[in-house]
Amino acid sequence: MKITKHGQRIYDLLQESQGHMTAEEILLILNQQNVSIGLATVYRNLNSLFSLGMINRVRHPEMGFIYDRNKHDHYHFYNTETKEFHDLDIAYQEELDRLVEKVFGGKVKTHSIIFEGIIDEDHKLKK
Amino acid sequence: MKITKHGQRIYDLLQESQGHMTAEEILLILNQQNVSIGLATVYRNLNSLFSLGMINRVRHPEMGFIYDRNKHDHYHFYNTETKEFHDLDIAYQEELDRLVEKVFGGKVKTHSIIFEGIIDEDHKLKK
DNA sequence: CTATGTGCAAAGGGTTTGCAGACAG
DNA sequence: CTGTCTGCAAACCCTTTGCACATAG
Repeated sequence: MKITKHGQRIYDLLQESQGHMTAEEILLILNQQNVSIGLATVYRNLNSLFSLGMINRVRHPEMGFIYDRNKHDHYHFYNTETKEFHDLDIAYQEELDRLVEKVFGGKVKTHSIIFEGIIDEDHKLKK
Repeated sequence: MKITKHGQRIYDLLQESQGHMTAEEILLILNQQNVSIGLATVYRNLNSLFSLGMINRVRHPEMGFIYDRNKHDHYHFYNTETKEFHDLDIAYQEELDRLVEKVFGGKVKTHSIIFEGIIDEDHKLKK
């Protein structure tokens, strides 16, 4: 599996973006950039990139997939008011994996945490 | 919103079940018990129970919703080999919520963790 | 009788797939 | 020329909704 021209463009988009994008959002941006591309191709490329481990994919608690530049393991905050995702700058809690292995057995590859709540007005203003 | 006869039955099913069920699985079991019910009704009742906070709902990383008896906050282990969900008997890590609030601001209502990995043969045998 | 719950089938949202044409090597 | 990538539309899966009928109080 190789990265195509469109794949590279989508990858770059995700790297530059601050946040997390759905396939639709990526399509929209590409269209704004006068790139002629279809939604199916966006999905196909996102899936390739994901299979290659070059990007991340998270499930929105209510909708479909959210794609995410792959800056390793990090956690997400889901604002239940605005339904927006945010990255959290919190260290990966490696010890949780070890704990689960001890208690439950098996080999833990990774874990994902999604925090849910709302953001302070204060915090919003600071952004 | 009140619980209907079917709702009660579905709730009971989830309480008795060891694992986690999809709407389809619940439908299947009910049909085996000669309960005449449609998938739409299963969903409607699951949604009511969920709104009432009587059961939990988790997104399968790859599929739709998984419904879960609501024994409060607990974490899940997703076996990537068998694609099965398991409950984890690990204490809710309250301090993570506080940490996020401190670092990120806002009010954290809850968080969910899904561990991914595989289970030891040893552990499987023990079951 | 009135309000709510139900089954069925149709619609809906998000994602994938089949196919013929476009493109790259 | 051969194989891969693409766009489009159709198909797909899971979930929700509309509607007429059934049921409960």
